[in-house]
Amino acid sequence: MSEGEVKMKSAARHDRVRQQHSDELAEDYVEAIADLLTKSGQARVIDLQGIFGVSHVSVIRALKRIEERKLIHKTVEGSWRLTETGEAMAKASSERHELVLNFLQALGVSDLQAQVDAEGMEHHLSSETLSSMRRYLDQNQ
Amino acid sequence: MSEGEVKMKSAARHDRVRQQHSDELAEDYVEAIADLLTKSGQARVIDLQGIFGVSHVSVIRALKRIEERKLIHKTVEGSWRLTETGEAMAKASSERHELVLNFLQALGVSDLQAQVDAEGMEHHLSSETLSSMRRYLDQNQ
DNA sequence: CTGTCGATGTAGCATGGGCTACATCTAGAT
DNA sequence: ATCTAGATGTAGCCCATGCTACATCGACAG
Ligand SMILES: [Mn+2]
Ligand SMILES: [Mn+2]
Ligand SMILES: [Mn+2]
Ligand SMILES: [Mn+2]
Repeated sequence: MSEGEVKMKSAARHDRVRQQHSDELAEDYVEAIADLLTKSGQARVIDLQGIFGVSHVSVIRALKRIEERKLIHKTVEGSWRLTETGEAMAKASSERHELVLNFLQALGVSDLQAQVDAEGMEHHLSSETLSSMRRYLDQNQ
Repeated sequence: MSEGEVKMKSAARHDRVRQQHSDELAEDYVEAIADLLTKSGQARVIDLQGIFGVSHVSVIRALKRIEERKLIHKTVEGSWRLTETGEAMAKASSERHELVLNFLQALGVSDLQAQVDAEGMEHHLSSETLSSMRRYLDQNQ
């Protein structure tokens, strides 16, 4: 492997991380919205403000960007809903989140710390790594 | 645990992820600089441009921000060096990177994919999770 | 009814981190 | 000696994501 090839791979790696970061907010938002809808039937700005710990302004603008990506839309009553695409992303995100959380716990990480670490990690895992985590969980009950 | 406490923890979790993201660039840069210095004795803008796959302008500005954090400084010959703090961060980052990479490989992830996933994950792991990974590696040789 | 307050929205600002285009400077080739 | 190309730096733009301050609007208490 030449010097040039090594550099290429390194650049591609960092490129992928930047892409993951630009997807991260949408993934967390649709997951949170799905969760709110299940638990309380509505997902309002103020609920999301509480979940993410940012100002209501930041929430509103994030929602607008995510709406432009056709993942969510606002009902006349003022609650937010998921489109079909959004629903699919929410389901995938939340299953992935759950898997990562369970994996960390199975590895021996405390519940609280596993929850914290999963929140950041989850956006950087390939399907191959997720499969390996699933396999580990299966092999350890 | 009350509704409010759950919200608080969720907000704190996301807060931590945002903090990790704001540290991420510095961690990767000092690691890359240390690596370049070891391998070739110099760390120039163009080397980092190749590693991260961004324009030289982005590299220059990143370096300036990291310099303001007293992690690096520029020599008269135009190469970049690490301060003591930077050296410490580079050492910690690179050990952590290596650990995460080895852990993923031990878990059964292919070398190439492990390298990609480690690049993003590494910045989101608590010392508790890193310890669990070390333990796993020890128990599996 | 009216006043107040909570939720939402807008205006305007900052910072981080991307980019292209253009300027400069130096070293090496001719 | 001069010309050129590579490395570096600057100017100025973009977008995402945070913020405060201010405006609106609707529901409910009095
Ligand atoms: Mn997350
Ligand atoms: Mn990340
Ligand atoms: Mn790294
Ligand atoms: Mn990294």
